[in-house]
Amino acid sequence: MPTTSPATNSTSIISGFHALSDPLRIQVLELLRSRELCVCELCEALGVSQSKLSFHLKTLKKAALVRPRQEGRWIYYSLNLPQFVALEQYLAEYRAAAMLPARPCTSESKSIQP
Amino acid sequence: MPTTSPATNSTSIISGFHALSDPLRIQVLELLRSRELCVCELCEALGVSQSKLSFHLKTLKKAALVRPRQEGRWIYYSLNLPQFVALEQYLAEYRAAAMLPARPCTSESKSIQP
DNA sequence: AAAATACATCAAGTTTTTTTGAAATGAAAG
DNA sequence: CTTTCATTTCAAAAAAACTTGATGTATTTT
Repeated sequence: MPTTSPATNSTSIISGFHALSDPLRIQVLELLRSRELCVCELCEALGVSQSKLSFHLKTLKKAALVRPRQEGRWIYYSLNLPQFVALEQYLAEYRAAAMLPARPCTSESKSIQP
Repeated sequence: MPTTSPATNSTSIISGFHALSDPLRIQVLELLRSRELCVCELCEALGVSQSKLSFHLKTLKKAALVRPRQEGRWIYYSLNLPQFVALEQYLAEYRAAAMLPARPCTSESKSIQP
């Protein structure tokens, strides 16, 4: 798995947003928001099968939103905050764009007069 | 509502992120970043069929990321910035998360097999 | 070494999303 | 009123995402 660098291209942005677009994955992230958790703790907290959780953790991992840390036979997952910041900054660009002047209206416009 | 966990309205958050998770929809949003555009302008700029674009505009619309404005027989789409801000703020809540050390996992095989 | 534990992965289904082309809607022009 | 143009909607097919149960891989315990 490639290193967890913040999103710099749109592929990484898109996979980040995709990972955020599922209710179970959001629940996982919100649990990890308070602290690092191992898979069995997440399973128990969410009441889902281990295999199902593993599938979703994999997509969160590929999206670089979480990262695993092995300790003995447990694997602890935690948030990868730089990726959250990257997504946040991507969204912030839209807000910034709104403050730029609008492109002037060209008179070859198709619009009709009242 | 003093302490709300993130995603007070998680349906709207999730549908927002879902709308952002497709390359064509991202391209649409980035085009709209500079100015309002009608469907045929977007079609031409992106080289996709009208019906395909219409499908994706519908999901952006349902996610409240864009809004339509009818003018004669054209429909102009523009960004709905408040929703971008809402998503941005949702992500910002993670940045504030304090990373606490893991507590050893004491679970005794409670994995669920439905 | 064998059994148990924590987790990942696989393959087979199921569901959801997306694409496609055709038909419908609705405003404006002739 | 009929045609044209911009767009949406529909239904069927295709593709992608998700679920499930079983199996595989380390790691620890006995």
